[in-house]
Amino acid sequence: MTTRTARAQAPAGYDPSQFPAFAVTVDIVILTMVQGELQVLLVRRGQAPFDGMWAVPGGFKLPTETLDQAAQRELVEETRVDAASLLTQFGAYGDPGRDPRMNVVTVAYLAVLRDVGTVVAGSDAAEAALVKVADVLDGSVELAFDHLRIVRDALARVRVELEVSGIATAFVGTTFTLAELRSVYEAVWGVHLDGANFRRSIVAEQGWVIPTGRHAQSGPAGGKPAELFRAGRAWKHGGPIRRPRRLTKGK
Amino acid sequence: MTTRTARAQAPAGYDPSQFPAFAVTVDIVILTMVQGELQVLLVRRGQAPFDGMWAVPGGFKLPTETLDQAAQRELVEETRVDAASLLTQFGAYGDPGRDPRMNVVTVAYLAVLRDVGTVVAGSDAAEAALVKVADVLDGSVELAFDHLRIVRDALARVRVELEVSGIATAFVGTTFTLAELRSVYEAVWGVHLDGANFRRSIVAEQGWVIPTGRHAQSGPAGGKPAELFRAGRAWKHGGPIRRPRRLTKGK
DNA sequence: CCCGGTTCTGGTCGATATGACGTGAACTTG
DNA sequence: CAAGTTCACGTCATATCGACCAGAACCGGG
Repeated sequence: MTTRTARAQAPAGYDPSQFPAFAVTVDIVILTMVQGELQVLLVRRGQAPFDGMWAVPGGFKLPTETLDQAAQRELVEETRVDAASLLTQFGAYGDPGRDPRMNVVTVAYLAVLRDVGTVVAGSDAAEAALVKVADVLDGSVELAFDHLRIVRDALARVRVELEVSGIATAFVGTTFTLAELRSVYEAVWGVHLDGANFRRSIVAEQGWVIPTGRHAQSGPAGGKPAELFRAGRAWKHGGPIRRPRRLTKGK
Repeated sequence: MTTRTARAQAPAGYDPSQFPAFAVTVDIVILTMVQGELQVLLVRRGQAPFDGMWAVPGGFKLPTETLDQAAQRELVEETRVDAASLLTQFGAYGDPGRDPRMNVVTVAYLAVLRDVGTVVAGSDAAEAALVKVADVLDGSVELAFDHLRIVRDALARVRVELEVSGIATAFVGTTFTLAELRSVYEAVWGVHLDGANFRRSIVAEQGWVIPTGRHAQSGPAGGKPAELFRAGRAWKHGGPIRRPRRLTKGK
């Protein structure tokens, strides 16, 4: 096929009136934790294509807003939750034919929320539900468009995000025990973590968790009451990624 | 301002004929290393806006190609270099007014090349040049649009890429000494690395470098001839990111 | 040809980080 | 109050990391 619909070399010389038109959308992979299970908020489509199928919530970007603002707006519309800092852009998707009706490029965001369940009802979407991420990955729940790939990429992103930032605290409440926080890591990474070592590592990390003086109540099985922490603010960054650690350092 | 030009809630109910039209472009931050200096390939704009200013090369995405393919095509047009695996998408930019003429969302890619200098001449751009990244960051060279931000984000990305992948080998030749490779890390991270420790770490990393039997010639100052390596293939990944290491592991 | 200068490469050593595990404290239920 | 559970803290062996040293292998000049 011949390219150059609009002098595909740009921007050093092109006709602004002559370019392929796209719709730009933002899609938000909203992750939450329900009883140790990682879940994703999906909406059911009410029209073709992919009528009746589940999809990641999203919507058009407006010319008057930034991508971040568009994602923010969609998040609020979907969950009534207003928390700018936890939105992380992680990819753009524009394969031809990904939407059979028109040319769409979508910019995908990751949002991590606690207990989004109560808030789903307030959505203005026709139908919204929390679905186990595992069911999406193994194909039990089929997603519209290329949303399976998007969810997969979101999951990959949150996995590294857990390690390099304190984003895990977004999964839990404003105060939480280290056992709760640990269960987030265990669910997302699919591993078992030693409680004592986990405590050592997390507390050593600067700005991730801050001890409140208070203690939680014991669970139904008893046990020593756990210390309550609140989130540090070491996980609000704007751009792509950071963390230039060293491979091996000299003098 | 009122939103909802096209029922901004989508995709659970919208009119496909009624949405804001955008141009979608791909911009490529092409980094290379010239005598220990990190440089970026820029093109000079030949028209308004930002006439005469430097910009990151890029161009329109076509409806018939993927974003990766568009980036690939632009890279070839700009440098005649064909190497798919070293293109990494790292961000999307769509602030209103970033292009005063129309609504443009750009998807930014990072490309790392060796010795792009000889190849710049073959570009079909009006004027292309390698510019020190430092000069861009400190404002000595002003960039058009929001390209300064894009270059900054690209640099942040390549910094972490160096650590988690063997991408550093893309900066050097097909065979290289560890001193050459080390100078890449030192330039990008802005630090001094101990040669002996660097060797230990790099060689321990699986699939990053592979020893050829051969040895390089000594430099003008003499010295023991360095062993020659070639790149392993541990740095071709598609999606966003990977690497779920653990914070602290249990049994 | 020897010698000082240079670079590469292998090794040592102490500090720190990590994984495994033990023990007492504090709370539950019966 | 006894038994069971969870949390908090400490210990210990091992692995990794940063600093550094010394020998090997090359250069140039005397």
